[in-house]
Amino acid sequence: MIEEIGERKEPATGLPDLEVGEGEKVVLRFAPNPNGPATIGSVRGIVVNAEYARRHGGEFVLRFDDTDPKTKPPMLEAYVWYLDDCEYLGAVPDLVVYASDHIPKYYEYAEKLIMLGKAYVCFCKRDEFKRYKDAGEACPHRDADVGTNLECWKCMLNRAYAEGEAVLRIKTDITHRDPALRDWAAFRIVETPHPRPEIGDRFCVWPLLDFESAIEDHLLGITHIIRGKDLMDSELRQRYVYDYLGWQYPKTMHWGRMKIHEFGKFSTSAISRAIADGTYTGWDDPRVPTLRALRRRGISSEAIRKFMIDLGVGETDISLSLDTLYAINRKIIDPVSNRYFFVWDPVAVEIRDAARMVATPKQHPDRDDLREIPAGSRVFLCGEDAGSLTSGDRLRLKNLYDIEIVDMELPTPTVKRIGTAAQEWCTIEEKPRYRIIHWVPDMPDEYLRVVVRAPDQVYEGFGEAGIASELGNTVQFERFGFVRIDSVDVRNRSVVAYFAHR
RNA sequence: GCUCCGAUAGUGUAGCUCGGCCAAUCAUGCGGGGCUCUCAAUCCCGUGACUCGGGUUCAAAUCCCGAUCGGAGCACCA
Repeated sequence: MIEEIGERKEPATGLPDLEVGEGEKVVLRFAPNPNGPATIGSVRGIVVNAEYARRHGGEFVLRFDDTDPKTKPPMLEAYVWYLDDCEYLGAVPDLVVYASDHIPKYYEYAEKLIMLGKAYVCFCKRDEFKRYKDAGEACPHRDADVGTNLECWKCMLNRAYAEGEAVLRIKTDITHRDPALRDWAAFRIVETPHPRPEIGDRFCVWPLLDFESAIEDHLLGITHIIRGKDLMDSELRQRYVYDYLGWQYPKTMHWGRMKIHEFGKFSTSAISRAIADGTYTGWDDPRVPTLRALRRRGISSEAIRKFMIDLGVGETDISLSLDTLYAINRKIIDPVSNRYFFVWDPVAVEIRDAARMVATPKQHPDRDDLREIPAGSRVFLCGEDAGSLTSGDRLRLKNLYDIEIVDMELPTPTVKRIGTAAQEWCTIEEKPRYRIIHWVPDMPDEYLRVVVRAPDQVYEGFGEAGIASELGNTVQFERFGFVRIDSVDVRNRSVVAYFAHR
């Protein structure tokens, strides 16, 4: 009854519906080359594919497409990092597959295709073949008979040829109007050993992505492939193999190129170089677009997931700012992040007529528990605040008392206390009349040295002592922003925090 | 050069499959205001888009054609 009026679709929440057959069990996969940790781009692949699997009660496979020991060799730690990152994202794979474990299987199918007359061993030099291909002409090896090809293939496997001497090509249509589809390479010879010790130098003939992925997707029963549109042509190439073998290609969806303002263009190998030359401190440097960096900064997995899902899977190229991610994250962490004072570029200030007392700001504005900050006759102010003050200015030290600037000149900037204690003011419901700034006591054992590593710069200053108890937590430094307390050195009374966002 | 995609406000996104309910959704950003002992959060209010040109139609963001712009592929990388 009410239903017929509500025919309109639910306000879609990002992801378009998947085309799923009656009673079909969906299987999706994310297939990275573990030549570095998951970047923001990989995160999209993990989140979206896992989300579809979840929505349809299907399976999510994590497959390491680690079949390039030479150009972009896998990094052993990255295998572990990917697993860990998937877990963080709530996308624990139902199955984890290593392509490098299946090389013999790929050989089987290669042989099958050779027998079918659909693959041939090509001895052309790279540019030589390119000339034939661009002209739409068959190379001299294309028409070799099955027996010859089989024999040459065996020679390849038996290390009879050197690297670069021979490749196995899939026969498509050498006159195809799209040059990208003409007789593509499926296997090449690589003499560099594979980084995985269990693989090492066992193989010298390695499959290329199009072949490896085509076979794997079929064997794993992948029903839907969702990935970036840079792999759109891959589908067209792989369909030849599927047709020859009588298989049915999975349904596909592609998203457009993703560019992030804050990071510019990035590639795993470029980051790798920058880490090697010391530009970045590591794969979780706050300036780097990896999931590990975002995690370290305190960006929650819920925020990342929602952000990625909201993007949907449009084929439009997008250029986005992380502001939206930060806004989502802020809503999540704000209610659970305790507040602290942190002054950057600190300036020590002498207070005349200082009352020795304890300020008791709330731990969080929504709650009533208080933290305690003893104050003596000296405090640290933010350099930014101090720099803007001139003699005669009046302001409120947050949760303490009001002061008037006597003289901000170095070496001893001086202020004097005016009025009564703020705590008393509060009880008489009097609002502060002046600008409010935060502060940190300049008393032994009552402050910590704090370093905040942010994407744009490193901030150094002092923070209140209570920060030491927040190791691993996200907190808000008032008037500064949200940070995650990354390490606490009790003996040296120092803390390192990673900046999340304002 | 050849081929394939795409084009909704500053940014991202919904709507496009099956033209009318779209003087176009939501989020973020931005502007203004309320609240607040944080420049945060929160609450109000506001801002702003169908790339252009033709065609089909009673009716087009939605269909067709062309142009323009953007992206991708044409690797013995993934």
